[in-house]
Amino acid sequence: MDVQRRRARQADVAKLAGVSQATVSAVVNGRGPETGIPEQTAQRVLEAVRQLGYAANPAARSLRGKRNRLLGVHTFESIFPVDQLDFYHEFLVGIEQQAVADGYDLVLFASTEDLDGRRRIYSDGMNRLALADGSVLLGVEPGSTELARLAAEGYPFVHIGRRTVPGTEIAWVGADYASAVREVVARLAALGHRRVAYVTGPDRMEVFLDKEAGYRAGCAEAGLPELMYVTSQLDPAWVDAAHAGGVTAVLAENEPLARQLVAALGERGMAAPADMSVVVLVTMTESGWSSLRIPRNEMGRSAVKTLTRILAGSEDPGDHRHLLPCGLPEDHMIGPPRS
Amino acid sequence: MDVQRRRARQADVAKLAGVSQATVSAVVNGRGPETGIPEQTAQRVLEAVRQLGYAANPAARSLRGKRNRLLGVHTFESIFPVDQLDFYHEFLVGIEQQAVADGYDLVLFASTEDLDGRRRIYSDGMNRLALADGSVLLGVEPGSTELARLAAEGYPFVHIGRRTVPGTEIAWVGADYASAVREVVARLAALGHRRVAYVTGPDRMEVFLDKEAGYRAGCAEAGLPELMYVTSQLDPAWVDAAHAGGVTAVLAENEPLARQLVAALGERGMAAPADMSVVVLVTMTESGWSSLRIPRNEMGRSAVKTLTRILAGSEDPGDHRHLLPCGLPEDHMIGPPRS
DNA sequence: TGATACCTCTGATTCGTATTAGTAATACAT
DNA sequence: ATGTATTACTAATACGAATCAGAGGTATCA
Repeated sequence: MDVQRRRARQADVAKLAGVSQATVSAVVNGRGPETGIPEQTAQRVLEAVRQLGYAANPAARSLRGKRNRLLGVHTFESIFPVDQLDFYHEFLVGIEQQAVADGYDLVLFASTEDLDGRRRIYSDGMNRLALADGSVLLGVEPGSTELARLAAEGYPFVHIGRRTVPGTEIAWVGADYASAVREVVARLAALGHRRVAYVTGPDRMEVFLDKEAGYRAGCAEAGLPELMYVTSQLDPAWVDAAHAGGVTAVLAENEPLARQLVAALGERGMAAPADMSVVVLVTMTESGWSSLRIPRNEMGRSAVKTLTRILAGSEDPGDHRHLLPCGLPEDHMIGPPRS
Repeated sequence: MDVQRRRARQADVAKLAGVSQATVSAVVNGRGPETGIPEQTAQRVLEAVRQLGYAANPAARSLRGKRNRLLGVHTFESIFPVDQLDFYHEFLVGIEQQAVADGYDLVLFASTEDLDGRRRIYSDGMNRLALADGSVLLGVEPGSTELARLAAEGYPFVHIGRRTVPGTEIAWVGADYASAVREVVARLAALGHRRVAYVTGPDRMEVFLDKEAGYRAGCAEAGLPELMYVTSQLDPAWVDAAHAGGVTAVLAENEPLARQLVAALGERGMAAPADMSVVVLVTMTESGWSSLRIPRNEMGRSAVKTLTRILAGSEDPGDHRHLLPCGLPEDHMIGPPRS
């Protein structure tokens, strides 16, 4: 037996079986007796395959078939950041599950990270994503020029998180923040809260707008005033004003703001939820907060499903947008207003 | 602007830049001014690349025998299994970090899963791994035929976990279980334990052998008797015998065995660590056990580093084997023997 | 002026597979 | 005998990128 033999090709199998390479191709691709290859020949070929340990070269196969069966996963931050471990992980779980189901492999784009830890789609003008048949885009990307360009090139991708880019029809899978936040406000109102404040950062991306819209809708439905506080750093003095103004519940857009809020409450001898109900809309990790449950796994799966639909030729943009329902917060830090 | 244009090839770039495909190939492969292509032409080509969003087709490159800067990650189980979430995740974090550092993208092989949830390297006669320049193999694979075949074909890979396959020199990165377990035994002995039992499953893979060897070495050094109990299901009655025989500490190879042990202790009105110190060697998740800390992140990094070294042409097998130190268990369930 | 070297680029070929068009051989009908 | 179908294959080609052996052109020198 040769110790150092290179991988067997169909041509080698063909020679051993005394047929042509085309016949080998036909046999190994399962086009058996029903498509003109008699049982006997097929067996002879398969025996040769076994003897030589033949395994198809996926590169050649892909090349021939135009598609790689590779789906890209591009994150605008590090895929497995330590501080956001659970956050991205669940998306990936969903993405992987669906990829398995659909028979795709995944490419995690890691090579595109520049020195400040950001990841760009177009690094030195090259679109590395093009390596995959299509990609799922994940994470917070403030600008939209890269997305616009990607869309303009006709590259198939699905963005996780609702996203609108003027002039292009972007495929996305989003969480239905608006409904969820509206529902949270309704719940608080039902508990008796009459003044529910909303603290959010200055960012104007779709995710933030959606939550804000939900808050406004909830307030309108329950007849509550809109009490928005837009800041990237919660001023402890705001708590005094809010408290004095009769605010008994606060929705904090993110965890840092919520932490600052709870700290400020603590400094003033108050606690959540006794003195103030606190709901965080988005947390990076499982935690003791009352927060929305973002359907990350489902979003990951749905993104891949949408992508495969696009790759299969689906042209209907309406079919490329999906809002998935959020789970509502548990009651750790929600209670009735102090009477 | 074309809405539906296919992926750009070098031929398209060539036409746009007014050069030949061969020239495009030369430029995009970095053979710049020093190898006969003047700055001006290179710029023209790169501009066309940029305009068309060109990225090399990895299948074509592979076929031609070139590198794709893709590293594969093959797991023998689902990469993100729900019940072992943290276990694999840390490896991946390390793998990704090193991939970023070295400028590689990662391919998670998900397409190779068969119906019973196992993943095979050679699925339906095709070695999909060949798409990547090399791969990191992860997870428990009982047989070694696939590994042997992969090695025989000269495919570059690094196995996470020490692995020996007769007749081939496999590259691996392992945890130094032997030293760690020896050290644990030494510690227990220092606390006054004179009879330390070892409960392990019937499996004979390297990881298990290493721990066993460490146990034996630790016992020998401390002058303790070897008290091995090999079972896949701990018989509660064993606890009576052990207790009667003066056993005051037990090393359990895995978490199920440890759980069974603690349950049996509980049924008998005993508790850990008061009545019996319990050390679990390997846990799937962070937990309240006293268990070894497997340097998963470091192992992931090291595996990628080793792989890149192999890809760079390193031939020295000694350079392809690395044992990384384990962290020793914390003292949750370890105490001095009941006097 | 012719020879030589060098620079810049191109045509043709290759990798392994899937597929298409087609060939040779036999069977059957007219 | 001639034409048509069927069976059982094969030769040739395309996929996209890399590479090799030059082809033209210009510069330099004798």
